[in-house]
Amino acid sequence: MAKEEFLKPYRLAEILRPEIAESDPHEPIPTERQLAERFGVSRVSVRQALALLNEDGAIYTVHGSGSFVAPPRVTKQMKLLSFSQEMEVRGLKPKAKVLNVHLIESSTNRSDDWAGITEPTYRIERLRYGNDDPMSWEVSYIASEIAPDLLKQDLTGSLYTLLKNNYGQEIVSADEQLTPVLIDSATSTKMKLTPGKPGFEIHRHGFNVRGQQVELSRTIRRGDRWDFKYTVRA
Amino acid sequence: MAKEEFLKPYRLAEILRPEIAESDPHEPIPTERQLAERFGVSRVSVRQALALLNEDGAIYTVHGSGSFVAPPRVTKQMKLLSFSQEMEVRGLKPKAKVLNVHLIESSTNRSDDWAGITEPTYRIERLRYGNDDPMSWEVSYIASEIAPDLLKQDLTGSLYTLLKNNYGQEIVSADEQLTPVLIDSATSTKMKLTPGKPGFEIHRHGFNVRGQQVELSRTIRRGDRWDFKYTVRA
DNA sequence: CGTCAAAATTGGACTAGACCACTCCTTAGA
DNA sequence: TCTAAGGAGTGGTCTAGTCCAATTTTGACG
Repeated sequence: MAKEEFLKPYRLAEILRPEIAESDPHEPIPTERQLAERFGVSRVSVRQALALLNEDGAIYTVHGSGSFVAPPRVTKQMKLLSFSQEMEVRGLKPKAKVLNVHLIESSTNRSDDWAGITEPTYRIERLRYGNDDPMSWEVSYIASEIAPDLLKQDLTGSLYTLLKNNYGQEIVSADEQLTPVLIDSATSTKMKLTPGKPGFEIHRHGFNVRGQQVELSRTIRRGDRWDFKYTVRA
Repeated sequence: MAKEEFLKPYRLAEILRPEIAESDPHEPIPTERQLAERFGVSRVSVRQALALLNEDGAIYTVHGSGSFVAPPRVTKQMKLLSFSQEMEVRGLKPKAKVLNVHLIESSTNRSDDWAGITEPTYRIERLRYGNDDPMSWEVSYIASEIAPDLLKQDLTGSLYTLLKNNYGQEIVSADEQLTPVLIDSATSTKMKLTPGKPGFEIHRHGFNVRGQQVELSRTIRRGDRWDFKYTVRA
């Protein structure tokens, strides 16, 4: 028996997924009570499995009638992804080049954005690459309290992974603000682009499980190689 | 008694919310079993209520220990919002001006994006206003099959509301793709902007409960008055 | 045949309770 | 005084079952 034991609803959803994929759109799937008996689980578990399948658009459910195979979508899985995940999806190898790292002892002009980022603070300026092409320019701020000897670490990989593995600081959620901008000449030079091209500016606040702000960052991302795909639900 | 009867977990969450707001960060809230007894509901319902509070960052939960009041965030509620909702949040009055509406009998060059939008199809070109300022330019395509006499309708309000109320076609989810662009001169003229300003281009596929594509749209939104705020979760 | 009210069937919401996994505190022992 | 084992308490997962709400089917009646 494998060490990792998957939870029932999740596993059940994975079992049902290929069956559903083979069926025609709008074809009914077995009733919740039938599935419960067939797999020897409770109806609650079946319902959670169906909820998972509903979420990513594999099926749809009609009260009093049943659940049915959903017609295929042009774009299968639309989600907000991290830099590394997005790179994977696009089949590119992520990399980071450190432009500048230093410790800020104290600063004036600290707005509300800084709540939770105590001083002294590390300032990390990096270029992010996909297959050796510069994709975005990024400045991150992390309190030295949280990652004491950050300067000794290898910063060419994922900052999130480093924080998690070396300092036990997992960033589980982040508030982001996205603005369209013209990339200015200074940033264009750093990214080896011609100036005046459209891009995104992203402000991010990263939080750990306890809801404490651990990261603050500002990103300029080129627009010709990047777009955001996501699904909105009512 | 009000006609609308709220579901227990939702109602319980609303009852707990003000209590939590008054407490200090990291202060423990009562245990699940205590809450269940106090409100005369099952532990399952309590857990669903706490899950709601966890989602919008009011509390955080630690396995084996308890649930605690989360520290306040700079930005309270970050979500992806519809045009009308976004206007409300910003305290602006939404309006739409119809530039052009007509029926397309048949067209060449129909890409995969059009899957589900059968012909003949209505093409609706509109300007979207917030407090009399043009905010975005929008082209929507809707199959005439779905909304037969669309030309007779008032198109200056929300298209979604119209589809729902007059044709029983509720759009419950949408896939969107967001690209940063320089607003070209033709669109700038329509929106009464100086050309070359940064903006968003949004492609949207809207789906009904049955997972059928009902709407296809392309939007150009000015960047100086608009940004996207959202929360990413692990 | 068609109509329409009643019955059966299906999903939706909730309960009470069992058991597991993790955390934290007590306490016996060195 | 310190340490490690153990137990109590917490959240995490799942079950079996009840009742409600929406839909579909049935069948009596015209």
